[in-house]
Amino acid sequence: MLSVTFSNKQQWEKRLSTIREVADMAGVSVATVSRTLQQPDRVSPKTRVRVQEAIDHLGYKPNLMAVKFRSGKTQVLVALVPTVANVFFARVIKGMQEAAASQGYSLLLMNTMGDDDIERNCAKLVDTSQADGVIQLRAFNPFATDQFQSEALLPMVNACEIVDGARFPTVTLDNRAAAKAMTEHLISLGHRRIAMVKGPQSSPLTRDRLAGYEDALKAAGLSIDDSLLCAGDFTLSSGYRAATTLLDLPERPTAIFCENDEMAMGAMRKVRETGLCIPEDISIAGFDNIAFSAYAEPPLTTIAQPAEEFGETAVNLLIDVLNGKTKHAIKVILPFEVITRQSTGPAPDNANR
Amino acid sequence: MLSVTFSNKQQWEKRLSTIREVADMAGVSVATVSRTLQQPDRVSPKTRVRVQEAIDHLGYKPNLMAVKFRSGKTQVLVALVPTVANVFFARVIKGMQEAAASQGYSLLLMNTMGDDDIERNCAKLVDTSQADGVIQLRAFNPFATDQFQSEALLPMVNACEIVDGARFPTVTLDNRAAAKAMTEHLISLGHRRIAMVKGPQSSPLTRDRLAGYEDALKAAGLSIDDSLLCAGDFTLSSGYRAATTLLDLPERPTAIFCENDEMAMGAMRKVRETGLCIPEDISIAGFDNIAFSAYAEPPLTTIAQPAEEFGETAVNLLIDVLNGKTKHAIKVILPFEVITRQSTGPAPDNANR
DNA sequence: TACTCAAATGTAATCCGTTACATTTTTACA
DNA sequence: TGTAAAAATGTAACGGATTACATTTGAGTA
Repeated sequence: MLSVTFSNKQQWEKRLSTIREVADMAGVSVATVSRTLQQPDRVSPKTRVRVQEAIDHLGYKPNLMAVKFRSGKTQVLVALVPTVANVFFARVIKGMQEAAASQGYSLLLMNTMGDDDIERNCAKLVDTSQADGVIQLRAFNPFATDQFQSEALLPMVNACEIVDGARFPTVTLDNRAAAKAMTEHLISLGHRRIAMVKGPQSSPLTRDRLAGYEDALKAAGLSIDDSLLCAGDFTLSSGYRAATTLLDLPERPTAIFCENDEMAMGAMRKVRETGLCIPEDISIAGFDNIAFSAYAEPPLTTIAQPAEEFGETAVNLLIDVLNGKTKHAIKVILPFEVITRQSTGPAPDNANR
Repeated sequence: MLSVTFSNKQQWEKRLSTIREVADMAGVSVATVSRTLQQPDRVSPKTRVRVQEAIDHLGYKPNLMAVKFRSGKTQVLVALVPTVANVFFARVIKGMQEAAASQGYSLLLMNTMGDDDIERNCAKLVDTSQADGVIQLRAFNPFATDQFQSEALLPMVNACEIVDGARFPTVTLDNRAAAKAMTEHLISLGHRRIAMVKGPQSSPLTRDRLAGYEDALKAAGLSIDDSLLCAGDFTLSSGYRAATTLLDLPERPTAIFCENDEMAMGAMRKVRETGLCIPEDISIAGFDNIAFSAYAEPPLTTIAQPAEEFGETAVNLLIDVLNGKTKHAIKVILPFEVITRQSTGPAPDNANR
């Protein structure tokens, strides 16, 4: 690590002028200055000009910290994101950020790594008047107490992975139906041995997607083989590992449905390394439709989720809650779409018994 | 968009108790309460207990907005990120977030889309006492005025893509040397027609990487062929488009060096669609070493950048500046590494003239 | 010119902790 | 027991903007 230094005299001594200095310079009271800024029509034109000149001259900028302190509104929303460095969440963040900005709110982004304590701590920002509300992207209520498990004690909305029976607004999609649709797609291609690479044990997402997978198998009269269920954690490497296990099975699956695209791409890597072809020998499907999926080899069949819309909707709901517009625990369900690409194809002949 | 509602009585009437209420209940002065919280040893044990009981009973939480307002320190850092939904930046954000949190700062994340005006507006957060400093991930000084172009008028550091001749701390890597190293790698494999897919025209990153590419070609006595230089914008699709152009050339390149991994993956997709093999027919190299690169088909040769460290270093530098520790415009240069994988290989025989 | 009413402006309280300084209580030792 | 010093606690100013309420200015009218 090299380092070069320049000489520099950074003496920004934070000499911000106050409303009082403006008032003095303009020869008016602070109230008049404030009014000039807030309700110009309540100030006579001559005075207005004089005040404006003083403001320009001093380069006065109102101390918004003081404003927020006095008003009790921070115009800040906290986003609890399990992993910022995750492609899907990055899109959700984008949606949140834009929606917040367009309504004059700032987004305080927290990379919580899915840790309960960290999230509880972040939620305290609201307790301590540093933020107006919380957006939680994980199925955990950071405000939960012994008495109130599914109820938010402070303004909060929950998006993407939601808490069961939540008593606060939520935004999600029907993961069960989506997983069922994808599994049906695979079944329709003749697959009978369909593996699933799951997400973290504790995640409701995993439970719902698994349920959808089972729904489809049952509906098709297929049995559920536990050896085809593999644990993962939504990372590329866990997909790779899961595929390693699955390909080693005495009777290997002809299709692998991964609960997200990263794991699917990890699995694809392993499959190709083994010398098998996708989809001729084995089909692979993912979930999320991240940008890379369309460029994978072969392009990945997956479920598209409106990620940005998740963020946008969550922010709008939260602001509604803050403004007292949303009084109920609304549950918004966004649509999904099965995106069929080349990573899924007809089951190999010898697999049709 | 379905929506279901639950009945709910969310009446969090924001009735936060104040230090004065605690003082009254404990029968002490506000100063004593404050001391109980700040310097417990300056309060007698009995009083301390009494105050603590009052605090617990009332559920008192200090209004940190008031604290920040009075102290003039917000403990908030603003991060100006061109695209949050970018794999590389997501890693940088992770680094910033963790470093900030560990020092008691919050990160206000701004998705600026590389827009000068948006960035200038965000920088105003510091002007208006809503944040203590700014971290800029793009080569643009949001505080620039006619007189001060390369000098920050308020606390700021610049990371990743840095402003030329900046008079504020910067964190970067030697993009020119890195691009030269990668180009040399390709030359050493026998490649003579090496294309480059550039980033946005205006980006210093592009200029430096291009310079490194030219350095290597010149050093090897190779001429620079403008038809092998292709514009891109760091997205998957622009890589795809660039490859389309390059493969259509009468004498097509035997290697394509992309200025980031996303474009490289876009290019790879196009190459494979054309029926060519990587690296037998054409080698592909990227820049950034995002997680997906190792799982690409074939795994991508690229330049590893310590993304998280960029964020971490930037935050630490900024906090130093805020504490008056760093008085100079330090320039930190982080190391890079050429990661050789299977997307680059010997140039095809018929290409060696 | 006197008087009314509206418009313009000013005064001062308020938001909630922190902390310098003042005052009271306790401790310790002669 | 007296007194100095230390410990504990209290008082009140402060930070910057907003705003209810009070006061002044000015216009309009009889």
